[in-house]
Amino acid sequence: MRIGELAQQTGVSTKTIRYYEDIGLLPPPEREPNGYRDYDQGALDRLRFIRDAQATGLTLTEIASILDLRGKGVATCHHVLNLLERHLEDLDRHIAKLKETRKQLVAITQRARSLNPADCTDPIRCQTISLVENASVSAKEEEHVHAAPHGHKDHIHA
Amino acid sequence: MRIGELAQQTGVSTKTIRYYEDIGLLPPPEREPNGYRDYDQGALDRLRFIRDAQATGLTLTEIASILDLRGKGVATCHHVLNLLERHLEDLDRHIAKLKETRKQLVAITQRARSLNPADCTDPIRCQTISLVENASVSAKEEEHVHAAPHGHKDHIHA
DNA sequence: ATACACTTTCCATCCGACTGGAATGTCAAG
DNA sequence: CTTGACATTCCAGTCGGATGGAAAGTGTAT
Repeated sequence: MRIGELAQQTGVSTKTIRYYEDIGLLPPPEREPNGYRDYDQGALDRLRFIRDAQATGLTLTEIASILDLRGKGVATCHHVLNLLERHLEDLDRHIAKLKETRKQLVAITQRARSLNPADCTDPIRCQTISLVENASVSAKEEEHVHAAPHGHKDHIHA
Repeated sequence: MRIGELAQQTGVSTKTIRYYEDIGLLPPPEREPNGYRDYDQGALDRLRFIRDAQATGLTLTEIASILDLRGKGVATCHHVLNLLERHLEDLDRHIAKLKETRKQLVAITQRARSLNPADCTDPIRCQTISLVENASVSAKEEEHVHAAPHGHKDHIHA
């Protein structure tokens, strides 16, 4: 299978596929005589796994450290297990947090929708704003999950 | 309240707080006579809301468009409602996806843990790998959620 | 006075994850 | 034999979201 087909089947752009290869996340595939990349089922599976894993918040580096283990033995098994276990904990916290904030957002939208639209003609101040602000007031005192929604290291606590 | 205290109370670094002000996400607070920022409860609430909203996957720009509406009237109410509703849908898909992949990861870790650790001495190939690969094989044919785990635009479908 | 923690501004830098674009090559269809 | 879709490499740019660090001011405690 060529890169374009792989891209289609996974929903990952060809650019990104080559990028994953560059950073060692996908192994260099065979090449057709013309030099075109020739992927097999394994690549398809692997790429899908990458996408799924990424969707749970693992960084590409972490995913690489799961997938990129050939020839490293026991220590790395432990490493991977620990990685996965830590990540599962993060994931659970993250899901919980999402659900909770989801509730907040539902409350906001419902209250916003229940407003008489005619009341929302104040050119100065959209009512929805205060709903948001009120909702935020009631969301206080949380542990600040370190399961980053995705991003860049933990937030430094000043 | 000074910036350091705000940072502590929210778990957001002082750097980041100033950055949020720069990009218009936090309104410029009052200043003490000495020029130090002086935050009130509102800032605390708002910053917490930002954090929560961000944790649900809203970008700072989207959050700004929710919070940054003063003086824009009806159209913007609709805009915000639509934004929130779209986001709720994304959020639900995202949560579902996370749970599903969570299951996969649990399966992987459990199978990995059940392996005889002694079997994991193969210096060539850590068994966990194949578990990962197998798991990924069984995760096929999914709609590729466009609720980005967080980042950077939708994945181009090549 | 001096040390020290905290604050200010300003500007540069980083990071992860892509994305764009130029220049070039391959190949099947018209 | 050119057109068009697809492929290649390579390098630079973007974007979101911060972070680092210098130089300078503030405030309190000793």
